[in-house]
Amino acid sequence: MAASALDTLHFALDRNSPVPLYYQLAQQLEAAIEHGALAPGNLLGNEIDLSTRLGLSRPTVRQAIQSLVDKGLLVRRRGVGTQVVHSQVKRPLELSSLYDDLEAAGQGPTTRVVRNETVPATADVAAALGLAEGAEVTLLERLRSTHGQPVALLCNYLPADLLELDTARLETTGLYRMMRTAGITLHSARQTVGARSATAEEAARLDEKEGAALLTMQRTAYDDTGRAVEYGTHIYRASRYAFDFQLLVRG
Amino acid sequence: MAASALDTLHFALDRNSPVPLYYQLAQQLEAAIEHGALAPGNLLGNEIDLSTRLGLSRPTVRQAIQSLVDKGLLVRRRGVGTQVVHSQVKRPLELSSLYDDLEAAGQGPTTRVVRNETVPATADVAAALGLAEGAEVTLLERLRSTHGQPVALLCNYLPADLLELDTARLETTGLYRMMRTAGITLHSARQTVGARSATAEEAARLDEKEGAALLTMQRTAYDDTGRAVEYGTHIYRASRYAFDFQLLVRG
DNA sequence: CAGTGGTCTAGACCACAGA
DNA sequence: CTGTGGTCTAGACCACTGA
Repeated sequence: MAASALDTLHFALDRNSPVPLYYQLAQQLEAAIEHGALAPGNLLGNEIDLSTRLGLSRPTVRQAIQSLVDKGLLVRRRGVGTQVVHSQVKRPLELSSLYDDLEAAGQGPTTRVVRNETVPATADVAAALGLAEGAEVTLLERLRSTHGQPVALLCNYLPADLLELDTARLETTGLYRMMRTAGITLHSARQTVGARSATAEEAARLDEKEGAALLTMQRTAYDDTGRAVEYGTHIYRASRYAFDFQLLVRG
Repeated sequence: MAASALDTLHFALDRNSPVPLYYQLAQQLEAAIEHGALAPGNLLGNEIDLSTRLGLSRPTVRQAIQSLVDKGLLVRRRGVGTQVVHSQVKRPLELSSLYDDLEAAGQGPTTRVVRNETVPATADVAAALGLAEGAEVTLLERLRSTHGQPVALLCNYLPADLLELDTARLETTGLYRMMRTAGITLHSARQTVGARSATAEEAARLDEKEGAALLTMQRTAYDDTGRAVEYGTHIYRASRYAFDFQLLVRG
């Protein structure tokens, strides 16, 4: 048996907790990696030993390890072992570009709701949301700023019966957070990211010069039943914003 | 027992195949969803019945189903069952923006290698690749076009000892495909996507006007050991290109 | 060759959803 | 209440890696 950096580590598993055992183990392994108890390149030691030492079955231990492999923290090699990824990437970004919350991380953003009303769906909006043309949709237009400077103009459409959108709450929290609170589970989103030059009107609203480069994003988001729950057209000042994200290659 | 759309379907499992059983099942389920034998909203029937009917154990069937849940094709609900996602999104895009191959899908792209040489790493390149400043890196500069029109200017840096980059082959295939052929397994990448206005020189090389909006992308890619294997700075003509991708929300 | 992860089995009990 | 997926066990054999 090879030596393992795990030998000296202690894991506290609570069988009475409602939290699944594999999840408890995964969290504690992740924490150990995070604060350096498990350094990049360290071998974890084989799964059989680990399971007997923890008093768990091998499939349970495997499930914990697999979840960290999926997150990109560990690598398994048949005939070799499982090691901590040797990486500069400290903590993988979540799919943050999906969330309005992204800017909340650090900047203290403010949101001004410009429009919040019910309108009939135009053809493109109806197509994106899978509704009939003319069906009622909520039109939401917001201007988001940080440090008193506008950053983005967000235009969103939602099925009118989906959710009640309180303007005051929208100015203090993100749209996605409100949807989650209302019991809507986001599942996937399709995005197109491009760029173009600002029109005179856009430039005025974003405090840019006409012709300045803008980053554009169109997105349709789906809940876990596959129903389209949101369609948005966003424009960002390229001078103040960029999308930053991490991709994991599918096994 | 509830009726299931699966009852009439036939699955051919070959136990002598080197392909894992769960994978064979997953592929055939995916095919059935794809060509409509399993329509959105259809219930799959419970896992126990399915496993006895197929002559597999329940964990094996679960593994097959789970892989499709991870892909976003199926949804599981405790107490309800597993159903095909009710979605407009036909086939989720792969993380295509990671691959040079993306443009190969449809457009018949051409690549001209502008530079392909070994240079000492500047500070920013060294930092991105985790090398010492001044270490040897391969500098690769390519101009990619479709239909005779330039689309993107791709500038990449790789550790010099990683791979031999044959200029002729680079003009007929993607960089990532060459890396994969050389036994390098891509694992993750960190990207930043932004926009800015074209400088006079960039405009000339991309056949745009000075000040035109450009889409920019910086990327560092890592292999499965976490070693940085590529750093790139790409610029795209926004009038001819946009990133299109699908996000799955982490469970 | 020995050691590793990859796959698979045949059960078990639980938590939650819906009638 | 019944039926579902969620979790867990204690084994087994195989394929691949590296010495």
